Amino acid sequence: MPQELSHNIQDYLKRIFEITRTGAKATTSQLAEILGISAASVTNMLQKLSKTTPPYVVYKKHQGVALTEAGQLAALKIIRRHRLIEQYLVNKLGYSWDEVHQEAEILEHAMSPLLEKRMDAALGYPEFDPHGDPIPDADLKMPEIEHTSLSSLAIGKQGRILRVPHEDPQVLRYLGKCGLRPGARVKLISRTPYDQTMRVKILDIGDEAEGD
Amino acid sequence: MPQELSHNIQDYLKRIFEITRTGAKATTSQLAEILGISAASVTNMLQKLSKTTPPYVVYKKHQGVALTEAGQLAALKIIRRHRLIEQYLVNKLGYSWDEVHQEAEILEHAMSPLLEKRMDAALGYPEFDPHGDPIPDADLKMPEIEHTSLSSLAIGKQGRILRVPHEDPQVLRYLGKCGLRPGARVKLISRTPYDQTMRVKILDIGDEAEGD
DNA sequence: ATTATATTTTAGCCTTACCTAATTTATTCA
DNA sequence: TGAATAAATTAGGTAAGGCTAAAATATAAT
Repeated sequence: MPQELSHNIQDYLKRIFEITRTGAKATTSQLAEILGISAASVTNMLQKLSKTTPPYVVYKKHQGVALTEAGQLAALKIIRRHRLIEQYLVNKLGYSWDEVHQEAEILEHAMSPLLEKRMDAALGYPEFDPHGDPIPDADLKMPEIEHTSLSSLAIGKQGRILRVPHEDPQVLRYLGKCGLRPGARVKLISRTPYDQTMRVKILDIGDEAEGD
Repeated sequence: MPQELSHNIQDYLKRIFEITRTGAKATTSQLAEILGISAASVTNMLQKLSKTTPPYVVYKKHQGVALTEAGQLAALKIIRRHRLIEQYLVNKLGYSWDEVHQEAEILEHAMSPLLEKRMDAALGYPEFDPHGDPIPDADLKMPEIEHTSLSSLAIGKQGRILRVPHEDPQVLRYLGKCGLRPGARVKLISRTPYDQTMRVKILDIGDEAEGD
């Protein structure tokens, strides 16, 4: 089925891609949770996606799901569009970084190849979106960049924020207000062992923080 | 049903609006033709749209269909988005006027109120789209402008092109190449009586012609 | 090892919006 | 006016992609 994938299927593939980024398989209930639908519906779709030619996922009952090569390409295509749109909205239409996810979630499915090209060019072929997430290039290659997670940084050490991979507007508004955006230099002050709460000092706010 | 209207319904309403602009009712077969679906499907939808609360259309068997107040507002809302998008694509992303209709046809359904506001502002609150079609303002009022149709112009008289209400890319490319765009001054040379063919002289090409 | 709990899957059903085929209603023409 | 044609409607069906409830399978806890 090398036809055009439905919006729904694109969303499934994108979410599976995100969940499996760490290597683990995606479970039915994770997908149901994220997509906001019932587990039964997810099972149905996974069965369907594993029986197409070529299949988009590898799926065995009760064992979670992973993307095939074809599934990954389809996911990267939609992720590229999503992130380009986010970058465009912030750079060209004055959106703040907490407003763009929901918007992109819808626009990504309405984006033609031509529009993708034009936006990409208008932005100067960006490598990262407003949250620091890498934007796959036109050939769907992800820009690589060395990094550590804040949670694995040693106490007292410094670092520069590269990526703030959140979708929730509330969280993003809060972090943005604190100055915790890509580009900021921070120093890890302390970490509590029983939960993951960290205390961080903003040393340098990076480029600039625009309104909310 | 003051819920969000489906994409499909928005398309129906938009098309009915366009067809009934002259005052005549829209027929089942006109809609089927324009929407590219069967007449039976149109009948189904018209029945449905006439039975909502509030109804969106006035429909009586075998007598065509017209929009109610609610239907007109819904149609204007989507037409505003369509035309804003067309204007945006031409002005901000380097599209030519023959490329924008199809693109807008899809994007209009993915446009949030916020995006609408931002694009409108970015364009400086335009009153007309690249084809000279009026863009309803934020309160859905259509800009009015005095005009005559070329077909009712007397032979030898001059006029300035205000509007070229075509969708077909081929037609638009041809007309654009001839210089027949909004802003151009023309003189009507001759008209054949048996068909509507006219011969026109371009006196002044107006602002400027970009793209191909 | 058994029971309890949580997760998945199956089965059967709903809605939207389309289809074709058959029927009904209008319109036109001799 | 009655037959021929055109247009519209009804009837019945399909495909997506959801749903709930019930059944099956895994996982965890005593």
